[in-house]
Amino acid sequence: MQSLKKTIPPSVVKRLPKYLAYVQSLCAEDIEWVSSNELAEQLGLTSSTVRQDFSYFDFSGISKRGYEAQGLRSMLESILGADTDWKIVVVGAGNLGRALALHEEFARRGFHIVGIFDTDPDKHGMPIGELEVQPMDQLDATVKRYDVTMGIVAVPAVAAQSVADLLVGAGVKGLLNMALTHVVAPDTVSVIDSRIVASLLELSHSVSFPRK
Amino acid sequence: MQSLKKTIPPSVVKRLPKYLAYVQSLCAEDIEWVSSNELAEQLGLTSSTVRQDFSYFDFSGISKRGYEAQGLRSMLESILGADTDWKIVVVGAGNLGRALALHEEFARRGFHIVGIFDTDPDKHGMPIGELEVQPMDQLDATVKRYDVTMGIVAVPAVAAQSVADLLVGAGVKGLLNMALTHVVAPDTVSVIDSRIVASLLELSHSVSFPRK
DNA sequence: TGCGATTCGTCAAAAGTTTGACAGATATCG
DNA sequence: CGATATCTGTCAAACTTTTGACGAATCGCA
Repeated sequence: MQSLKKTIPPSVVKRLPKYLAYVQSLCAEDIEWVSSNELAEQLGLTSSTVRQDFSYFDFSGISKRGYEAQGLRSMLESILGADTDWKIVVVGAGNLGRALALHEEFARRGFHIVGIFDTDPDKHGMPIGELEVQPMDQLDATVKRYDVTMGIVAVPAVAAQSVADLLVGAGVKGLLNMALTHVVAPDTVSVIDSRIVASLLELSHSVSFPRK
Repeated sequence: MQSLKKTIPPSVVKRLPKYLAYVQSLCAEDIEWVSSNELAEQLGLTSSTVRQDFSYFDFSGISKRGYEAQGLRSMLESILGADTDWKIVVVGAGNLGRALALHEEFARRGFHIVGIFDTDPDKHGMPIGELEVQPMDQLDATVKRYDVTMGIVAVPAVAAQSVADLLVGAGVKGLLNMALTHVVAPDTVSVIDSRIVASLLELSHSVSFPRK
């Protein structure tokens, strides 16, 4: 599983899913080679950044040809854990939580949702795809039974921290936070924020104050 | 509208929604003052970062008290455009697009969805909250009629770029890209990525290779 | 009023990230 | 088979971001 020269800086990790998506599309078209230049152009980077990024893992390109797409893909998949199946749970069965639970792309990429939870008793038993909304007190059992590694926090801001605590208590190792608030977790647990409202605000700022 | 000492660096802009969310919660509790230290602790930053960040805009704290919450909130809202009403459209009426169109939080924060579009004729006319799914060829008219500034791209990767082009052609000034692919836009148009799958991949990496 | 405790604003050092430059490797073509 | 063009890997410089340090402002209390 280890194929890294050293730990990859966060700035680089953030770009890896982008590379992966593009390389996968190349593989789907049976394209064999890709250059740092092409990657840079397609992904809005410089070729230097691309080469620098790839220098963090044990994978070499070939002068005059570039990088072998299949190999690059496997390398990226293994670094990102995209070659593994992950079990995840969603907490919050509002519009967002339900959409996430129904989003086919997750399963296609190895992220299997094995449970969706909500505090609201009115929602318990409500069918969502193959699943039913469960009460919070079943969270622990589900996490243990399926060996769930990650939890998606899709609840309103006020509830986010307490939900995060429950997930951490149940034993998940990573949290995807969709709420606008910051959530705290022990440093054995990674937290990534994917706050759509925050992105919209960022966007409205850059629309209001265009750069240059 | 301009209340900036100079243009705010991107790293800082990314944190502003976090500050805003926290300060809004303070205001809701009628708390009057907040220190850089409290903000830092609550948001997982250092107090130095907080003070440095606030130095980019024309707003001073007071020694021994901190920052006045109401004032800070207005300042942040004006910088982020959170005091304005924005019209937005969603393209893609899959699970994700529908969830976004139904997400009450957007409207509550001034992001008003005035249209949802899809290429699939089977979906046309389908009711989603107060809206109905419209065919793509009505995009232009809607953007013009409502003076839409931003578009959310919630379609599969293969379609993302062409949808982005349509939105740009119709005249939007910002794109929120939910697809895993990179999308290109003229530099008069800002693009922000909010790719949930990318975040999950980032997360599975950090679960696989915990830092230290 | 003066003293100690906070907390801000700012600066400069430290850490992290991106870019440009170039040597060396490899393919292609005449 | 050598000249030429392309592309990698690496290094160091340029740039950005974060952090620590410290003087100055303000408050509460004796």
